[in-house]
Amino acid sequence: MTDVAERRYHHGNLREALLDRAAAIVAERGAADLSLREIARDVGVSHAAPRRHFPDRQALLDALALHGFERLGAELAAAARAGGRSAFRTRLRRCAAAYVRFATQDAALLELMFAGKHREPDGPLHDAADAAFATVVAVIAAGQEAGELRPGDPAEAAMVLFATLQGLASMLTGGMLDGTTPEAAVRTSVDALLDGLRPR
Amino acid sequence: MTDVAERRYHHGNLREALLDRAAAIVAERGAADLSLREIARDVGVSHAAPRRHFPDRQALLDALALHGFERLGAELAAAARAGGRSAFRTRLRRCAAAYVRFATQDAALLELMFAGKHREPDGPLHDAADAAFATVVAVIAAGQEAGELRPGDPAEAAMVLFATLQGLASMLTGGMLDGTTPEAAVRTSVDALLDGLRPR
DNA sequence: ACAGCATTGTTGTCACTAGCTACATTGTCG
DNA sequence: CGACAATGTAGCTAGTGACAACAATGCTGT
Repeated sequence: MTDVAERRYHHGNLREALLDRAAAIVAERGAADLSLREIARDVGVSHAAPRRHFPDRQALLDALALHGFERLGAELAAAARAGGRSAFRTRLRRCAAAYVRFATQDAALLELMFAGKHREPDGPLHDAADAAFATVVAVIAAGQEAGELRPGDPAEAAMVLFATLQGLASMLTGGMLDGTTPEAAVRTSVDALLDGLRPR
Repeated sequence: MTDVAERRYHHGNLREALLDRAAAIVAERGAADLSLREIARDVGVSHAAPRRHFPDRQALLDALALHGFERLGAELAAAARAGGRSAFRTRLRRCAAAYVRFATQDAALLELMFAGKHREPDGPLHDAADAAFATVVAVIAAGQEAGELRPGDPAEAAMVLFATLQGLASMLTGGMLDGTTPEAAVRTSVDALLDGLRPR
């Protein structure tokens, strides 16, 4: 079945094939030893072929990051949708769990997504990031309107929430929380954020 | 003055010189393009000389990470000491600010410290990390005894705190919080964590 | 139908890196 | 003072990213 595709001079879908293979390698071995030549070999193409689609290594990494934001946005949106009629705390936990799941399962990809972002404040990566997080910000805004959260800028509360989840994911992938399950850690963190560490 | 040292066959302090130069390079350009040969050139030694002190690139990175934990621990301890007689909230803010300062000023080093950690659960890096965080855990325990925090495992509260600070630092270095100063972000986060996002 | 052209591959090369082995120099200790 | 361990050097291999020149392919306008 693939014989035909592999034989002809034009691959037909090289860009996608390169991205797929690159994503797999990043997922298993991290972005550091991602080699353009290795990907080209795996896909069955000459070492310089990727150049037509990605002028340099960074361009490929950027494309991976962009795709990552799209996937993350979709998963966060799905989590927000799924808990649409639940209590606010439940919805928020669901979103938080979705984020931490993504961040731990695809830790190297997430690192890539964050690493590339700080270069251009107005690039497509920034827009993609904003879009990805938008649904969760909306959940927070809804919580404020329902009186479940203190009123204020939803972006500020979202900042604290994402910071916590991002750090939690860091610690999980770093092996610093081997004693607990990710689910328990997420629950503890979200509850601590909502209720506060002080006695009420 | 350095003429003598540079001329003789034995460098005299090559290991330290290599670490210093490596730390500087990591700080300015990140750990990714740290080249043993470049460091050797900069220090004025042949390209294979570092091998006597660091068998491979990773060994040098590990040494850098270890040194980083020692510095971080010292700064956290200093922050905890400085606010010794202040109100609990003030002491905690001070520690938080110290951590975020370290994490943002030496972002690449911190990444290195966390990245290397998940390989050996009982290695020297783990011990160094525990030691670095110990003083802040002690501050939290003191807060619990003083009734400023809900009673419980101080390590659990510390987990949420460090997760938040770690994530905050990520977002700051990622350029996602350009609108606010680091100090303001730290204050907002610590207060949110103590008081909770819910109305009281 | 087909000539011309942009696209998308290929091969070849350069400069660089990490890691290795063999060898040279130095300081130290018996 | 001679042997030896520590520490440095030179040279090699294999792999990489970037680039340039060239070849195959398929599309497009006449």
